Amino acid sequence: MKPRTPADIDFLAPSHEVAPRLIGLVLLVGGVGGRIVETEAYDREDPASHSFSGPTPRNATMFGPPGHAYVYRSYGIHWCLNFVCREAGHGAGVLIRALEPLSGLDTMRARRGQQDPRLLCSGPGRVCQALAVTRAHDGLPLDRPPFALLAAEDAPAVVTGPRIGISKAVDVPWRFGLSGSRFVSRPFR
DNA sequence: CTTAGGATCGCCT
DNA sequence: GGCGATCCTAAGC
Repeated sequence: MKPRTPADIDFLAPSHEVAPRLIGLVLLVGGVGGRIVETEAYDREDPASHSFSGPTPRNATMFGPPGHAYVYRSYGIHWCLNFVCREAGHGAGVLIRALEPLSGLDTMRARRGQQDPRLLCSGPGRVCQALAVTRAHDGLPLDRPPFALLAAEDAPAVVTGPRIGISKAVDVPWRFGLSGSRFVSRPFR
């Protein structure tokens, strides 16, 4: 049972290696957040990735330095949070899809207008609403406030499956989850 | 439990 | 002009 710490996360690694390593870590934004229980990897050579067709104004942060937040607007309504991976210029990232709420429950309930803890952070749009992540966080480093990554207590069991909500590369198994967690956005098969 | 539709923004073809 | 790395609500089985 070796503790997993933020220092164990090498953001220069490929996103499909970083994504499972993030499972179990605690993510806080302004002191509000919880345990990461679901992630998805996206990479430059990946038709489902925003970076597939090269840099644009929207995805510029994805081509910036690793270990920073890439935040984009989804469907004109929601915000989605990614961690940038690989070397600057590569264009890879990990989407944070769900948390197990641990800190700032009342704040998250108020922001979400939702009491059920299982519906506070179970989905990328919900995570950003509960943690108040917006375009203002795009490009910020993850090792300084308002962001914080805390160590996991043990080595979590990670399950994998196909990614959600995409129309290309639908069979690539780059979705990762904490085994048995009730806080994932959708069950793993 | 499954499906369908609407909301609404920024970028791309 | 089209289309999402989504979410919520409502209706149908």
